[in-house]
Amino acid sequence: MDKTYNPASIEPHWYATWERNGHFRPAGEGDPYCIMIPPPNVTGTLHMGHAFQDTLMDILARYHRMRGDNTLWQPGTDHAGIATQMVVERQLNAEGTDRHALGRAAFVEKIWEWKAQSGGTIQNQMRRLGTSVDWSRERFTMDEGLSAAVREVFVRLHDEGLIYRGQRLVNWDPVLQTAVSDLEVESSEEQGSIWKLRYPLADGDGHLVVATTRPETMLGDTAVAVNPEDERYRHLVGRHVKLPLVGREIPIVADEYVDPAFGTGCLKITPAHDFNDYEVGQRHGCTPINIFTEEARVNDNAPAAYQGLDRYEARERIVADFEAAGLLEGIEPHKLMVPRCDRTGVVVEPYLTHQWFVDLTREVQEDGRPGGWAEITRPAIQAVRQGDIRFVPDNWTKTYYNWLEDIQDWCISRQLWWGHRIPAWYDGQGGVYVGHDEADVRRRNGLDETTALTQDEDVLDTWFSSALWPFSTLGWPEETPELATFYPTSVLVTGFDIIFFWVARMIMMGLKFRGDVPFREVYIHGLVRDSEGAKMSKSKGNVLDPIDIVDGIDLESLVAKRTTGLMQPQRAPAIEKQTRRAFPEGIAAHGTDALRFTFASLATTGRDVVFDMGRVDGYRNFCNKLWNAARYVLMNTEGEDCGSGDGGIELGTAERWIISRLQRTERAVAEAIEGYRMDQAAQAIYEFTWDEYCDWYLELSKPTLQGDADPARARGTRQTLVRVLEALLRLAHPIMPFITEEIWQRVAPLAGVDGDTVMTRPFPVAEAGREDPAAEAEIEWMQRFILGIRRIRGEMDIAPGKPLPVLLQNAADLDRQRLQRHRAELDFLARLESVTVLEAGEEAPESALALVDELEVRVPMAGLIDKAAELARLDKERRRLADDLARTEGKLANEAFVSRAPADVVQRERDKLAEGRSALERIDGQMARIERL
RNA sequence: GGGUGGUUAGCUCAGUUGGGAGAGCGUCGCCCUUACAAGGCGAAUGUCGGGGGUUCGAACCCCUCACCACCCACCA
Repeated sequence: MDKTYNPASIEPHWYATWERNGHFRPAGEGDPYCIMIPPPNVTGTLHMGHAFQDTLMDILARYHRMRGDNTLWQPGTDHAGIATQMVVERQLNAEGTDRHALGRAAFVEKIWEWKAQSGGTIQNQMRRLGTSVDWSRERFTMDEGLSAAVREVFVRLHDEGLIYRGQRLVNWDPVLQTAVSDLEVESSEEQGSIWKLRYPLADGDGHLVVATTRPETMLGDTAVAVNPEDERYRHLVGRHVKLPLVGREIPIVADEYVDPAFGTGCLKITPAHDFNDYEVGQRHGCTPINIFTEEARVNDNAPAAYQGLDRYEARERIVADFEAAGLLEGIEPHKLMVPRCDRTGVVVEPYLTHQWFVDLTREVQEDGRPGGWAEITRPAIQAVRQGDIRFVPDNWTKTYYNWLEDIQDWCISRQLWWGHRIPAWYDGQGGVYVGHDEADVRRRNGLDETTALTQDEDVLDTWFSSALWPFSTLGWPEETPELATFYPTSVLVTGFDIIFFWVARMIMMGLKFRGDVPFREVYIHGLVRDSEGAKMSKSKGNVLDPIDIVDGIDLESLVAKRTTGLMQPQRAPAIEKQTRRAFPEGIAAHGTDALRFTFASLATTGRDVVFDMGRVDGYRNFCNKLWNAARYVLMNTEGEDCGSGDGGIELGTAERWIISRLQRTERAVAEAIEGYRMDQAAQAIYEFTWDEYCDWYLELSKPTLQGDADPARARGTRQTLVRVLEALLRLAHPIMPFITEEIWQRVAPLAGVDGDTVMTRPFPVAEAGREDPAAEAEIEWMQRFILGIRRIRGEMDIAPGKPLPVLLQNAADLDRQRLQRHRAELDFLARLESVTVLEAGEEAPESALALVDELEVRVPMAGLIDKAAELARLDKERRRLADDLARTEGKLANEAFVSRAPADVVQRERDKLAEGRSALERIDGQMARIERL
C-alpha cells in the first residue's frame, strides 16, 4: 500500500470495476429491497443536496445488498418542463433568437439536443460519488415507456371523470405565459400601498371609498361589496356606483366575506383577477370581465386609453387619472403578500383560462354514488394513518394531512412546449376527445377521416409524470416481473420541500393505479445549507459542486464557476467577494469517502444541515487514519502465520476485548442504519476505529508481536488484527465504499475471506456470545493505569519517552494478577522502567499519585518534584472529588431521595459515596505529604 | 392567522423510556516514540435561551415568554 492515502488514485478505479462486474444489479436471494431515486433535472448538475441525498440512499442500498436483500436502486432523470425550457430559451436569447422564431418542432428538437449534450453530467457526478444504482435500468420521464404510462393514466382518469377541462381562474405567469399550479406560487411579504378610491354613486350624490392594493384591476370591477351588517352602508346595498374612467354602472352588493373593520369596509370586486373576488362575484351573479392579455397588458375590454399598457404602467396611469378627477382619497403604505412564480420570480396574475384539472375533491360513497368521502385524497390519508406508509421523522405526517385535507383541484396543463403533450383532440366544433393517440380517439369515438382533429397544444405539469415514477419505471402499464417484485418499494428518501409536489401525488397515483402504496417508508432529510446557514442557490453564489470537494478546486476556478451563467449577472462582483472570503485557499481535495462520511455524520433527525468544511477535513483525516492502521496491520501480517496454520492460536485479554467491542459496534451500526440515523452509525464506526482499534488495540498488539512472546499468542494477535479489520471494513463499506474496498482487497485473503469485492460480502452481524465483560473490565483497568501515568507525565512535564519507575500501593490480589498478566503492555504503553509493589505498611517515598480505584499508582519524584505544581494538580483533583462528593452526600441526606428513588439508583449513590470518600482521603494524605517536603 | 422545528463548549452538532453534560473542528502545552505530524500524549472550556411548574431528582415532561428558521393561509 502507498504510504499516504490518496483517494483520487483509488476511487474511479473501483467504481468502474463494480459497474463492469454488474454488482449494482439486483441479485440477492433475500427479500426485495427497492429505492427509487428522486429523478434530478436531466439538464442540471448535482448540488450538495443531491450528494447528501444520494449518499443516504447509497448507504441504505449497500447495507441491504450486503444483508442479502434483492436490492434495486432505480436511477433516472426528470424532463423538468419549465426549468429545462427556460434554460434552452436563455441559450436562444444569447444567440439573438427565441423559441417563437424557431417554431415548436425545432425548439423541442433543440431541447433534445441539449439533453444529449448535458445529460451525462449527472451520471458522471453520481459515479464519482459512488452511487450504486442499476444503470442498466436508467429511465427518463420523457422516454417512450414512461410517456405511455402518462397517457394511460390520463386517459383512465379522464374516462372516470377525474380529469376534466374547464375555464377557471388560475395562477398565470405572464412571462412564461403559462398556468402554474398553486404549489408553484411562492408568496412573500413585500412593501406596497393601499389606494383609497372614490366610486361615485350612480344615482344621486355621494360616493363610496374602496381600498385596494391593485388599483389597475378596477377596469374589470363588476361590483362593490360591503358587509351586510355594516350600518354605514346597509342603506346603499342594491344601488349602483358608476365606475370612474370606465363609466360602467356596477351594483353595490352585501357579502359576509367583507370585513367591515378593514380598510374602508368597501371592497371592489374584480372576479377575473382575484381569487376571492371570483367567488364573491359568483355568489352575486357577476360576469367576470378579463382586462388583461396573456402578457398581462390591458386588453380591448378596457377603455382605449389604457389598452396595451403593462399592468404596472396601467396602475400609474389609473392612479394619476383618479387623482386628476379628484377621486383619489389617499394612499397608505401597506405590506402585502405578493405571489410570484417559483421559477421565474414574476408576479403571478390570477387569470381566467381553459385548463385541465385533476379532480381531487370529488366525493363518492361505498357504492359509487356521489357524496361521501374524497375519492382520491382519502385513501392517501388513510394509508398513512393506518401505518401502510411511515414518515421518518414522524412529525411530517401532520404536514401531509393538513395539506391533503384542504386541497384544491390540481391544474395539470401548462402552456409550454417541452413536456408530455396532453392526449386530447379537438374537432373544431366544440368536441373534445381523449385517447392514447389520434387513431385511438377516432376508434373510440367513431370518427372517420372526414372529421379533422387537432391535438391540444398544451403539455402536462412535470409532476404529473413524476407522480407515476414508482411504477412507471418498473414497466407499468405492462405487468412486468420487476413490478411484481419491487412494488411497493421500500423507502423514499427525499427532502421535505417536495412532500406536496411529489410524495403526496405518488401516494395518490400509486393507490389509484396499483391499489397499493408506492413505498413503505418516507425518510425525510433536511436541506444542506452553507456554512453561514443560508440556503444554497446559484443566484446567491454559494453553491458547491460536490465534486469540487472530492477533487479540490483552486480559488480562481471556483470564482469563475460561481459567477458564470448567472440569471442576474450584476451579482457577480458580490459573489466573487464572498467566495474569496469563504475559500481564500480554494478547496482542498478530500475524496468521496470523506465527503460521504461527512454527510452521514450530519444526517441527524431530519433537520437542516449546515455544511462545515472543517467536518470534511476531519473525516478525511479519519480516512487517513484507517489507511495507516491498515498499513500497520498488513506490515505485521503479510507473509506471517495469522492462525491458519497448524500451530493453533491463543487469544489474550486485548484480543477478547477488541472482539467484544466490535460486537457492540456492529450492533450499534446496524440499529442506527435501520433507524435512519446515519450520524449514529458514522459515529459508532469512528469511535471504534479511532478510539478503540487504533488507539488501544494496535498499541497493545505491539509488545505481543515485537517481543519474544508466545508464538500462539502472536498468531492469535495477528489473526485478530486482520479479522477485526476485515469486519470493520465491511461495517464501514456502506458509508465509505472506496477506501474499504481498496483495503479489503489486501486484508481479506489474510483473514481467510474469499470474494471479488467487499460490496457483496455479508454485513457483519453482532454475536452476543462474543461479548466479554471480563475482558472489558480488565482492559479498562489497564487503560486507567496507563492514563494515570500519562497524566502525571503531562502535568509534571516529564518527557513522553523517559522510562519511569512506578510504585504500587494498596494493591489487591486482582491488581497483582492483572499486573503480572499485562506487564509487557503496561511497560510499553506507559513507558515504565520498573514496577515495585509495596507491601502493607511499607512507606512510599515522595511521589506523584494516580488512583485506579483502591490501587495507588505512584511515580517517585525524588529531587524532581515541583512542589507547587504537584500541589496545584492535586488540589484541582481534590476540588473535583469534593464537589462530586458533596452532591452525593446531599442526595443521600435527603430522606425523600432515599425512600423514593429506585433501589439501584440509591445503591449507586452509596457506592459513589464510599469511593469518593476513600479517594478524597488519599488525596488529602498525599497533599499533606507533599506539604511536608 | 394557523402549524412545525430550533435555542447545549468559540464554531457545527449529538444527548432514544427524567438519575454522574458529550463529539468533531478550533484553542493551549509537550513530543518527528519506524502505521499515521492528515499524527501521538496531555489540558482548558458550558447559569443546557429566560421564567414558572411537576418530581426525591429536569438539558429531557408540562405551562409561559423571548428570539431564530421554515411551512400553510383569500384579508382588500
